[in-house]
Amino acid sequence: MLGEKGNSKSSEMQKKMGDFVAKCRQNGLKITPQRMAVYRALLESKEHPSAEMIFRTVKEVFPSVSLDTVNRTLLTLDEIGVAFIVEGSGDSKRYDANLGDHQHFKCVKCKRIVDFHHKPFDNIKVPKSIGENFIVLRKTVYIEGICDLCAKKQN
Amino acid sequence: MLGEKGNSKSSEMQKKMGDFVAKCRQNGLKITPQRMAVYRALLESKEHPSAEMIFRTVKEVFPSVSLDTVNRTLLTLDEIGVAFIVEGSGDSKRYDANLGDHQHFKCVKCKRIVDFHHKPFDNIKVPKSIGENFIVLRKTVYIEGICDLCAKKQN
DNA sequence: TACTATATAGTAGTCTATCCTATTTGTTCG
DNA sequence: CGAACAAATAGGATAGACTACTATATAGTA
Ligand SMILES: [Mn+2]
Ligand SMILES: [Mn+2]
Ligand SMILES: [Zn+2]
Ligand SMILES: [Zn+2]
Repeated sequence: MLGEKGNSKSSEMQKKMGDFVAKCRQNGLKITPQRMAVYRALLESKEHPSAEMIFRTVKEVFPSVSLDTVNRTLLTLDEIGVAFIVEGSGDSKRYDANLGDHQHFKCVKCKRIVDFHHKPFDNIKVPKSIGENFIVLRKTVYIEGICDLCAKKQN
Repeated sequence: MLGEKGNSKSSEMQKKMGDFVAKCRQNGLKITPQRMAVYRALLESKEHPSAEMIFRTVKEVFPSVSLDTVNRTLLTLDEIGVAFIVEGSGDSKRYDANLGDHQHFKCVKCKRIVDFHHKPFDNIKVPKSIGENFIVLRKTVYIEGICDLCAKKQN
């Protein structure tokens, strides 16, 4: 049972890594170990990590990796559409490689980003005034406030 | 005609400044000329300015004002609820003192923030999983992409 | 007017992200 | 395979956006 779960998870990961390789080739990008490691670290994290967080993770396997490479790679992931920068209120960039339908709640105190999925928020219809004049790349419902952990602290 | 428009606009501004003074008193905040100038500058701008933009504007009237004061004041405006930080994808903070129902489109190239108002996007119903566990302070529909001006440049 | 807590100016420091350049490496093609 | 070349990286410098610190100034008040 546990073994099977582990295998299915690992094969799912392998599929995603394979798709990523294909996507890189489509975009004329080289398959470098650093690029792979950054994407894998992002995929495996559930906390919408910053570049610095990814940097620390990748460094464990790749001690000589530079922060610049991590930053550049994360921007590339966004550009080719395999990840995106999570919306927020002016804090440092946070990334997400989960392209499935979902939305985010962000805590203004601890900056934690919590996934949730509310079907009515998928497929937002952009009004004509925007859709006809601008190229829409991303649309979502954004909710921010104070998370349970931070609310407790305040009392 | 022009005179009347000017007067009505100026009296509307005066009302908002009066409300702001009241709000400061409610929150035990002193009425300082710097604080007034920052709030006025934000009210008069339609471009969702950054702290730096506000700083430059306030400096014209108040040459000795410091950037730190502007930053602190803008955060205070957010805290007491007379303004807020516009949502975005990891760029520098941008502020808005327009509390009326509206939403934003942000250009990922030039960082321009465009107001729009689509009634179905007002009064978003927060799902229970969020509303029951977290304190919601702000909720909105966020749209980003490439604006008309930047789209032209690319061709 | 005098007192006190708050706010400010000026500056130093921190954190994030980007730029620069010499070197390395993935990919292509013979 | 084994060059050849363009793309990518490491490491350090630089820039930009806040944030912290501290001595001084000032708004609110009694
Ligand atoms: Mn997510
Ligand atoms: Mn606005
Ligand atoms: Zn929190
Ligand atoms: Zn633009």
